[in-house]
Amino acid sequence: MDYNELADLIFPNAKEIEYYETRYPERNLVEGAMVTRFAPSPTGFVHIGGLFGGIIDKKLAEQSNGVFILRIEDTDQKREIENGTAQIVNSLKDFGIEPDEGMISETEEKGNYGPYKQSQRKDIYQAYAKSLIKRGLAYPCFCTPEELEKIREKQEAAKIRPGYYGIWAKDRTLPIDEAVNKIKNGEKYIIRFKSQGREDRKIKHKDIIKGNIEFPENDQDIVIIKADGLPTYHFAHAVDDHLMRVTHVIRGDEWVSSIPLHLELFKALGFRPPKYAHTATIMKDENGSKRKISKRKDPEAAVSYYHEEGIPQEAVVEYLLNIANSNFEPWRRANKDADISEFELQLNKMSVSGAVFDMVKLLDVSKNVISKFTAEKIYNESLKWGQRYDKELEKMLTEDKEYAMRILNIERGNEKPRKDISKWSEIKHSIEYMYNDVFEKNTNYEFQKISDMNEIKTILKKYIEKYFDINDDKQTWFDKIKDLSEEMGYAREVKQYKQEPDKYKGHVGDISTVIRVALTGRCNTPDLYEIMQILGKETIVARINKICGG
RNA sequence: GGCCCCGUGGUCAAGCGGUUAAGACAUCGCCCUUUCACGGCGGAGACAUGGGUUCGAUUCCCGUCGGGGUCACCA
Repeated sequence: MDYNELADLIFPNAKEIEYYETRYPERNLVEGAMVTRFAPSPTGFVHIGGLFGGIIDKKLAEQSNGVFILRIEDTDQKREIENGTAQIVNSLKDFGIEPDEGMISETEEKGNYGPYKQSQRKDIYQAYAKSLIKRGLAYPCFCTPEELEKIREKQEAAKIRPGYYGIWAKDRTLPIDEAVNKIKNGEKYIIRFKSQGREDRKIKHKDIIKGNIEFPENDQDIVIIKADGLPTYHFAHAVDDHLMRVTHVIRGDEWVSSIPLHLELFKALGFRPPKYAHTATIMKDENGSKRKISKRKDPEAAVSYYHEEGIPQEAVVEYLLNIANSNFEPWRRANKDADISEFELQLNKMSVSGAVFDMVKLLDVSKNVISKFTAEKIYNESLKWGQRYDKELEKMLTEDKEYAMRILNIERGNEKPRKDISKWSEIKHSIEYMYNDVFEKNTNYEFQKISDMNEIKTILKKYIEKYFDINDDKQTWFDKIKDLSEEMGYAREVKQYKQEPDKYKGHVGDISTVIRVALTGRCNTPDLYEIMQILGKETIVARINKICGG
C-alpha cells in the first residue's frame, strides 16, 4: 500500500487538481488590479467590523479596476442560520456594497470562479486534499474528540504547548496499511495536514498593515477536512483564494496568528500566497477600558442598528472610512461635495491598533451628511424609515407631502444649511409642532424670561390685533415685532437693552420668544418667520387664541 | 501561561532623531444672532514608565507596566 492507494480509498471520485487549475485560470486584469473578497459566514447579522472590511475590499477593487468577490463561508453547518446569505447580501446592499462576483441572493451568484458558497465546493477541497495525501502531506486521523481532549489535558498538566503536533500527533506516523484497515472497518476519521514546520525556526512575514512580523513556524497538524467532508477555514482559505485568484486578503487581525499556518498551506499546495492586510479590530469603550465590540453586548455592533436608528448609510460609510484612513478627513474638507467613490483609500495608511467606536463622532458625521441632502431626499429617506419604524411620522409626512416638504426645507439648501438632524428618528420631534393634531395636545409651554401670563396675553393680543399680517416680508415682520416691543416697554435691540438694562423690561428677543413659544410650544426652533409662513394665518390666530382665550 | 501585535489629550489621530507636538469630535469661554442650529475666534487638555544609544529622543534599542488578539472537527 502506498499514499496513492490511500488517497484513492479516501477520495475515490476526486478529480485531478489540474482540472481546477485550468478551469479557474489566472485573471486577465490590468496591471495593479486588486482582487479582493469579503468572506463572511452566514451565522447572523453582519457585524460592524464586517462592514468595515467589506467597504475596504470593495473600494480597493473598485479603485484599481479589480474584482470584488462576495464569498460565503458556510462550512460550519451547525452555526448556519436560515437565509443567512440573503441577510448578508441585503445588509451590504443597504450600504451600497455590491459584489462584482459572488453571491447576489440566497441562492444566486454571478462570476466565472464559482461556486461562491463553500458548501458547494466540496469536490474541489477534496481534490486538493487528495493531492496532499498522495504526496504524504496529509493523512487520516482517527482520534476521537475524547482522545484529543485527553492529550490536551496531559499537555496542560505538563505545561507544554497544546495541540496536535510532533510526538502528540500519533496518527501522523500510523502505517498506511493500518490506516487503510481502519477505514475499511468503518472507523471515523478526519484529514489532517502533515506539517513540515518546526517551532524552533522563525518565519518572517510582511503584512501590508501591520508591517514586518516574525513568528515561529507552524508545526500543528491542523485538520483540513472535517468529519462531514467539508474543509476547515484554513484549508478553504488557501484553496479558494488561490482558485479565485484573489490578490489581496483583507481580514480582521484575529487572523494574524494563523499566518504561519496559512503560508505553510499555500506552500504545500504549491500556491503563490496572496498579500495580506490585517485590519485592526473596532473596539468599544466600557467604563474606561477597551474591549472588542461585541455582538452580544453592543447593539451598535449589528449593522441593522444603524438602519433602525435611521442613520443614513452614507454617514456610516463615511465614518468607517474615517477610521480606516486618517487622510479621509482632510480629503473631505477639501472636497466637500465629492462622492466618496472619489476618495482613494490607501492600505498603508490604515491604523495598526484598534479604534474605539465613537457614536458621538458618527452622529456628527451624519449631521453633516444630512445637511447636504435636499429636502426631497430627506423626505424620501425619512419616509422610508417612518414606514418601517414609526407610523406616526409616516402619517405626518404623507398626509400632505407639500406641507411636509416645506417644513423640511426650512433653512436648507443655502450656504449654511441647518445641521440639527443626525438621524431620521429625530425628525418627528423636530417637526411635530407643525401639525395641529399633535400641537393641540401640547399643554406645556416653555415660556422663558417673561412668565407672567397676563403680560404674555397682552403681548400676544396686541401682536395679533395690531401687528400681525401674514403677507409681510421678513423685514417688515420683524420691524413690527420691534414696534410691539417698544410699545410694551422692551428694547428694540438687544444691544440697547444691554447698555441700559434699567430702562427696559426686557428686549425684542423676549417678545419674540413669547410669540415663538405660543406658536410652537418650544423655546428653540428654526427661523420663526419661515415657520409662520408655513403655518398660515388661520393656525397662527388659533394658536394664539388658545392661550389668550384660556 | 506560550506566541504575536499595540501604547501621542476623553475619543479618532498627524508627526517617524532637533516641531511653540497638527487637525477632527467632545468639552469650556467669547463673538454673531429674535431662540436653537450653523459659522467665526479663543481656552483647557497628550507623547504609559524606567534604563540605554545620541550633542539631542515622542520618534531607535532593551526592560517594566498596561491593553488587545490567538492557541477547536468555529469562522
